[in-house]
Amino acid sequence: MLVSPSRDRAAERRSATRREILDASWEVAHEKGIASITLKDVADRVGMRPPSLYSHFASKNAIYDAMFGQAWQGCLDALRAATDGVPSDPREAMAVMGRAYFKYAVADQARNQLMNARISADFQPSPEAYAPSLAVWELGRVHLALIGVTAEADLDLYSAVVGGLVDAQLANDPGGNRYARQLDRAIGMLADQFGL
Amino acid sequence: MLVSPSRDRAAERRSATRREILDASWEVAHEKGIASITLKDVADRVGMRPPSLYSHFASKNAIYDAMFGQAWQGCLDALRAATDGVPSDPREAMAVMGRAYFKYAVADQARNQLMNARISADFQPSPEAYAPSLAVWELGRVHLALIGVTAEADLDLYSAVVGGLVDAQLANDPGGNRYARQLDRAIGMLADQFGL
DNA sequence: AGGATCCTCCTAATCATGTTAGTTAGTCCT
DNA sequence: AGGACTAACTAACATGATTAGGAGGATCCT
Repeated sequence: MLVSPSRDRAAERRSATRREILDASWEVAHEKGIASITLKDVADRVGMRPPSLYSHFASKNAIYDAMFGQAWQGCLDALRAATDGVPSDPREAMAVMGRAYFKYAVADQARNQLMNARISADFQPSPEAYAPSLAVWELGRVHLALIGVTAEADLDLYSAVVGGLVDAQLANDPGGNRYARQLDRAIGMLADQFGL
Repeated sequence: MLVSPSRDRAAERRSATRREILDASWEVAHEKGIASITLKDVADRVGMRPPSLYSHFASKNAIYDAMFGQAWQGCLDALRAATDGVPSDPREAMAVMGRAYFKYAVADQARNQLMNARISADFQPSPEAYAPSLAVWELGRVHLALIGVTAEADLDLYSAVVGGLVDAQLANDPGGNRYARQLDRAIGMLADQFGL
């Protein structure tokens, strides 16, 4: 059975409220930091009581997950754009990006796993493309070479990359341009420095 | 007026309890992660009630601060030892180290500032030692060169370095040997890779 | 010795925050 | 009209950090 027009409208209103909640959450995040968001903050901004948020998200962490989704997608695009045709050094990306991710991921193991799964879906290892001592990650046209091959190092890459993405988002730069600029500059410097 | 012997004994007992509390905190941190420590966990292990911890620390964050102090000192030493005479790439160190710091630093701005102040006391920038495009940090015999000169980048360096230090501590490796090994391996690879 | 003082721990209570239970008013479909 | 669904509400609860206030013992001073 197909979906009726009024059901469509209801779904629209529903997702509009979701969007409103997420917007409010980002506002709070910009003001107090992601880790300091409270449901009261968000609810006040949306004009609701805290428990009402549970009509749209299963938990506070579900809001975090949705925020992560937005940051991840927006910044994936920026990453692709910024590294188009330019060799990039992932370690620099890590340095730029390390901070904010953990403010989000700190809460529990399950959340980390969820994010890692999501990241794995976009980053595929292809070790044969480089020397054996390098783990290589591809993202569309982006090739990320990571020195070190242990699982720990892989996790670090994950963490750092995602961190930067969220960070750029937090910097009031929805398109991820701040990250793109940083990465761009870093790439240029690395190219000069190491003849990449 | 000088301190009496019995006052000495009292002070000893007091700082012994402090140590006990910190040891218990590290135990809990190893088991559940730093972010998941609760005062009840710690108090149970020490054989106290949670409020009693306030006789020795002003707040939960004060415990975190003390833990950070231990990790920082212990791992500074390891960093010095591991990089004795070997050129090191700070970006690799960042990659190795980025994770756990944020689990500690997540809580509030004030805590970050406190830590940054502490780190600044040990890391001194000396930009003239390298090309203008490099920010250079010295720590004893260790020279850390960081691509990128913005304040943001500096903060990233701070964050990453400290992260690794705490991380090594968390890995049940009080001497920081795990970090030392990682750094050592990373340095070797970098040397091979870039002829450093 | 004996009272004053201090220190450490206690119990009880408070506050903040996330979450669940149960209810109600409005909307949509037939 | 009437039943089903939805999104909001209030009330209550669980957990965890913190504060208030007091008891008991060690230490200090005369």
